[in-house]
Amino acid sequence: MAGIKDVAALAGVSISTVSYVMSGKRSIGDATKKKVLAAAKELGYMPNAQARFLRGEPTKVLALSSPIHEYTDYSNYAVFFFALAMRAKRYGYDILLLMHEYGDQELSRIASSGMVDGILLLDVLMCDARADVAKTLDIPVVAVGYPSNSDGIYSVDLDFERMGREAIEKAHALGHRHVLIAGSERNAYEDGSNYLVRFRDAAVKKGDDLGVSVMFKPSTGFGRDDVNLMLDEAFAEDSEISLIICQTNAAHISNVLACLQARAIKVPEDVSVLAACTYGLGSLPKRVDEMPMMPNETCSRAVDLMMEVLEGKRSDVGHVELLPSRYQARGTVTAH
Amino acid sequence: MAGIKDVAALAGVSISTVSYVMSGKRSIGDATKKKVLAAAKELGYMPNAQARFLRGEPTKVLALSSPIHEYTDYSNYAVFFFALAMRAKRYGYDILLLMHEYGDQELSRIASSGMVDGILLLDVLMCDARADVAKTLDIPVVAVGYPSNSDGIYSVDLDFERMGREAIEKAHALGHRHVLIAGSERNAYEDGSNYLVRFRDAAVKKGDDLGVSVMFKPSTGFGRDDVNLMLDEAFAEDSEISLIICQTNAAHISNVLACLQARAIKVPEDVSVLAACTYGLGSLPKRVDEMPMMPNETCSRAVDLMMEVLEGKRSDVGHVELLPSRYQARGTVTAH
DNA sequence: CTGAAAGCGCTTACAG
DNA sequence: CTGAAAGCGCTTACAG
Repeated sequence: MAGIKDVAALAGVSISTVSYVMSGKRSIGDATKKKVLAAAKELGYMPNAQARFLRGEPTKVLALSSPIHEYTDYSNYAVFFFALAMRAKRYGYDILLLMHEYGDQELSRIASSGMVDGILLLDVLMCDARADVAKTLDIPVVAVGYPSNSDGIYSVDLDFERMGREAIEKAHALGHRHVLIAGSERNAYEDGSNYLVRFRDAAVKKGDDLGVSVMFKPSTGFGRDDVNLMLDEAFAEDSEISLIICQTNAAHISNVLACLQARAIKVPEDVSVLAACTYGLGSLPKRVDEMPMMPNETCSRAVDLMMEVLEGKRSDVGHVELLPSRYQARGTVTAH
Repeated sequence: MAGIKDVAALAGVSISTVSYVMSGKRSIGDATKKKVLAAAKELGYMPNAQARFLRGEPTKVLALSSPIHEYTDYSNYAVFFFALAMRAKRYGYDILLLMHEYGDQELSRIASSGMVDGILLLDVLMCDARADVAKTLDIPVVAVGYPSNSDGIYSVDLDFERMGREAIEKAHALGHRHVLIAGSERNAYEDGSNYLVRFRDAAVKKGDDLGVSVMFKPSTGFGRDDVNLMLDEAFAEDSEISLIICQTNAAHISNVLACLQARAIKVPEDVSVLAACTYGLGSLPKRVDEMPMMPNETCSRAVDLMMEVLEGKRSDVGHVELLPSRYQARGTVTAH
């Protein structure tokens, strides 16, 4: 590949002149400029980014740390992924994908390699080791998610605790006293997946406060059989459940609706159904009330925030931004 | 961030000694080694990757060029994406995500930046500009897909033409003479999306040869209404259709099945249904015969091939590998 | 067993 | 208006 030296030689000028022509940081005689440009074009010259980065210039690359677990839902992931990448693209940034079960060393490695200007965190745990590592790095870290150890990073997330509270407040106002939270797979909670846990715990607590019984059932899977088993257990424990909050996905919710129908339980007459912490429910045959994830909003804001930091407009590490979810009423949650 | 100089200073040795201790490329006295290691640990030293890359060492990063269109199905994408990334990870490679509607300049830019060791292509068009650009680059390009201008790259793909032929051969053998191919959105074909076109054209051609009428209908969308409209048109044009090949996705196929049921058309008694060029149909209520995409197989092979090239084990640019699809019989395609 | 120095491909003060 | 040279942080022949 042609280097700056080749261009300089072909144009018959010094390499610094070539550099200045390319960068435009110095005015160059017209004749010289033309010669250089012609030579550059002829050789297909493009400056080697490595050399520039070595000199401390921004790499225009953001690392995206998104650990993969057995319970990772790919299509789920993709949405956040693309949202971040598209937004970053606007600023001329590319995304370096980091897939690693354990994020810590990986993060240090990438940060000190000098290959990226900043790091984005996805799939944040309640107590996330990556947030601690962040303190030792010399590049900014922005999380889409809100870990409890957030003081070394910037955090952007939906206000899931508020969502949990509001869900139960709404239920209570509508007369529901027995609520079932149909959750994602148990592992996701045990690992401490940030948003699932925050929503659930806030809902349970609000239930205690308001005298609403909130039962939680993680799922063993999203298939019809799994859902049936889960419902059997739930109704056996509490036959008065009148609201099911699904903290899951389209496939699961679709099966919940089908199973209820098979049991001759009408939605919303007998049981109300609310989807929370979800998105991409467009494929559902029946539309359900939803407190959606809004991945585009949080991801866009996370990237914008990263840019503010990189541009030196702010340096308040530990900053947390919690965006409100917009309740989508679609007729599956009614008074009881 | 601590550099090699800091470590050398703290350990009281030369920077070359530090370098050799870190790389292990020279035997170093035990005492010296210990001092260096201690200093490195104390300072949290990690070699700056940029500097190494500048010296021509591999960056251990692969670019992934995956243009985004309006009709891009994110969850679709994610599968290929993750498959490539996971495989690359095995070799210690990370993925630099390139999202760009038009791939050409972007590719040159990245290649000459020196940031990546090779480039992977996804969402390959029938005649893909990126394959032409590849010839001017000094790093290898491997496509998951098979463009017609494949001589400047390495190609790995399923043998979609063979799939198209086999689908019609099978249909013919089972007595079907009127086949409908329910396709993806028209734009995907007009842009020349490689696999869709190859499968369809090979199927149509084989139909001509065998005397099987093969009608093609692109979709206007994957919703129930879209499917109904498409079926109306198709049956109006040819009431004898006895096999529908869906070149689409789970949502669409699910709607096709539902629409047929609504019309009191039994599958497979009245009409057989075959999914082709699909994957992730696990969420379908009814399992259908399938000639699946097998993204893991093609992506894994593509990465393996890239590694063979990077390791200098091969240099037969233009090489094409077409993997066979495995027919999955599930009872929705029967004799007519 | 270890060190001083060249060089990777650029950018940018410093000179002229 | 242009050029010679230092330096970014490493690695590796070349010396000792």
